[in-house]
Order: sequence, then C-alpha cells, then structure tokens
Amino acid sequence: MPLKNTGTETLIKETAKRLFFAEGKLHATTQEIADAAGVNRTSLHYYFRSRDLLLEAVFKEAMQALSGRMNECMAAEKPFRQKIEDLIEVFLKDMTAFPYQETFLVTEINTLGKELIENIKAEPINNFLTEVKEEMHNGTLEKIEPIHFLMNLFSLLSYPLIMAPLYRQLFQISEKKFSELIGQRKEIILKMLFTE
Amino acid sequence: MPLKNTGTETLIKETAKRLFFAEGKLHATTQEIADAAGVNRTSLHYYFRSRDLLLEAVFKEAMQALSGRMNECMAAEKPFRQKIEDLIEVFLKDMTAFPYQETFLVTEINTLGKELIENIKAEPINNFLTEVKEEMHNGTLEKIEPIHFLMNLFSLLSYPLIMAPLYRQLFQISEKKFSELIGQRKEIILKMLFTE
DNA sequence: CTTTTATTTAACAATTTTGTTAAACAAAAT
DNA sequence: ATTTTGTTTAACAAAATTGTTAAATAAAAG
Repeated sequence: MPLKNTGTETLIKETAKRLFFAEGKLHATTQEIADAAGVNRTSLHYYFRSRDLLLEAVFKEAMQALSGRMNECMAAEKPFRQKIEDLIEVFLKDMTAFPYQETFLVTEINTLGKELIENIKAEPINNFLTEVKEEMHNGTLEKIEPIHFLMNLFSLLSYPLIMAPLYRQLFQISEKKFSELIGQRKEIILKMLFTE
Repeated sequence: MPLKNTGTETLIKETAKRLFFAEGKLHATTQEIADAAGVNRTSLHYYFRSRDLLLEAVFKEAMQALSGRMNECMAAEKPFRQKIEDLIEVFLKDMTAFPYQETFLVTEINTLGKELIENIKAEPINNFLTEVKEEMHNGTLEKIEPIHFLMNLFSLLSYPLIMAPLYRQLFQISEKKFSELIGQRKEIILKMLFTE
C-alpha cells in the first residue's frame, strides 16, 4: 500500500493544536483551521471525517505526550528533589508552548465526553504521592496532605502562563520582561516547595 | 416611565453567568442560555440586542464586581497579613462559585477585544506591590520580585479550582473530599507565602 | 373601560458552519 | 503510456445559529 504521505494530515493536526492550545481559540471553525494550515477545508474532512474527530485526535495525542513525559519524570530512578526539578522543566516547557491545553481539557469534558479523562492512568500519580509522603516523614517537605503538594506544584507552574495576557496588562510589563519572570519561576517554586 | 421590571433581564444575565463562568460552557448558544433561563430566545435579543452584547454585559459586571472587592481588600487600613487573609477569602469564594471567569477572560480577549482588560486599573495593584516590597524589607516575606509574590498567591488560589474535574479523576477523590481539601487551602497558602 | 406601554412570543429570514459528492489532479505501479 | 490509487479541490446540500418582524399578551395610566 503506497502512502504518498504529503504531510497534510500532520500539518492540519499541528495547526489545530496551535490554535487550540497555544492561541486559546477554543472554538476555531474548520474554515479557520484550514486557512491557518493553508489547505482546503475538505482536506480536513478527508483526513479526520469531522471536526469533532479532529479535535479528539489532537487532544488524545497531546495529553498522551504530556502525561508520558510526566510519568517518565516521576518514575525515574533519581533523588526526589531531582525528580521535582525535572517535572518543573518538562511542565514549564509544555505550558510555555501550549498554555491552554489543560484548561481546554477541563472545559471540554462536557462536550467531548468523560472518556478523555477516564483513561488517564492514576497509578503513576499514586506511586508518586506515596513518595511525597515519605519525603514529608524525612522532613524534606512540610507535613501536609500530599495532594496539596502536587496541586501547589502544578498551580505555581501553570497559572502564570495561562494568565499571561492579563498579567502583562495588570502589572504593566513587556513581553520580554514577562519571559524573564517566567525564567525565574523554577527557582522560586523550588524555594516555596522545600523547607530548607 | 413605568418599568414593569419582571426580572427577566437579570434572570438571563445570571443564567449566562452561571453557564459561562460556573459550568465552563464558553460557547453556549443563545438557545441554550434561553432554555436554561426558561425564557424565549427572543427575550434575550429584546434585552441585549445580540449575543455579543449579552456576553459583554455579563463580563463587565462580573469583572467589575470582583476587582472592586479585591481593591477593597488591598486598600484597606489593616496589617499586611490581614489583607492577604482577606484576599484569600474573597478570591476563594469567587473562584468556588465561578472558577472559569478569568480563564474565560483570557481566552476571549481575541474575540471580545482588548478594551475589556484595558480598563482594568493598574493603580491599586501597583500600590499593593509597593507594600509587598516593604514587607520583604521587613523580612516578613522572602525577598523576590514582588510580582512573583502576587502570581504565587493567585496561582495557589485559582488553579486547583479550575482543574477540579481533572483532579478528582487523577487523585481518585470524591466531591466531598475535594471540598475538604479546598477548605484547607487558606492555611496551606498562608504557610507557603510567609516566612515564619 | 380604553389606551398606552412594556414584555413575551411565534414565524420568518439571513448567516454561519458543517458535512457530502463528484470531479480534477498527481504520483506510483503495472 | 495507461491504469490505479491516494490526494486535493470546487460545488452543492444540510444543519445549526443568530437576528428580525410583527402579532399577542398583560400590566399600568388616563
């Protein structure tokens, strides 16, 4: 079976990903996606049958990629602190490129159906939570419900990037200055999470 | 001029607010809004002329209310720590009722135009940032760029509530257990923000 | 009681968005 | 060179969504 593979399929998928997750245009039409990709709108149906299926494809791929990288960090044979540093870097990189990915997931659960989050495996997270608990016994971390530790980590990483457009206005800072601030986040977050 | 004032206008506005900000249905149609409010769709046009104008009305009102309450906290004649506690309570209450409000703002800036965030006054925030700086000199707070302090505060408050549906799945916890966790956030956040 | 005015509704029209069909095109296989 | 197969496109159809008009309803004013 000779596939010509003109790259159009991935082009459409990557373009949709950019519009949805990077630019936050959650209700981009098929026409807008096709235009941004520079292809005819019919190609979109040729490869994905419908708008919803394109959306699903983009979504599953992105979530799988991210949760894969995160699980890799969490399950690695490294000291706890190193794992956290890895997680911060992976997550920060992803959130910088695609700040609206998780927001999108959460607000689209109604539309797309819960199967999207149902097949997110809870096991790697649970193992990691156990490890967090151990660190609390060691005194490396404040003794709180381990879930709070993870929520704190994700919050400190994600929220500033989601709110970037608002913060630039609110704090009257340039795009450059904002990037600088984000560059400082890793150290700030580490200091907040670990009791020195 | 005798206004009958049947309450329909506010009913529509409150219903739209609920759908948009509480349930996260950012692209609810006029029909869905009308149905949820139990009125004819034409009433929606009668009071607001178009979908966009309804959206704008809902938006401006919500943002004004929230920023008003926040400015009140920040400008109050109270000790710094008390102000932060007030802010946490105000914000936590608002985010619990309407978790998607800020997300909505940020992702709709493209569509609704930047005038929505342009008339958010930066002054109260700037005054407060100065105060934060003073606290850092006093040693009450870790010495970092003051903007980080505020980003940390807002992140720790908002993100867990935005991600609630995802977290309940990821951490395998009930709605009740999740509410309990949120109830513990104030103390957790205070501990993280202040160097004891 | 009648008139006026605000509100609500049904019916219709216009626009936008999605989806389908069939034809045109281009590269590989025979 | 011709056939086959995969890809792209234009034209068309269907559905969903918004917006308008005019009639029906009901409450207040005269």
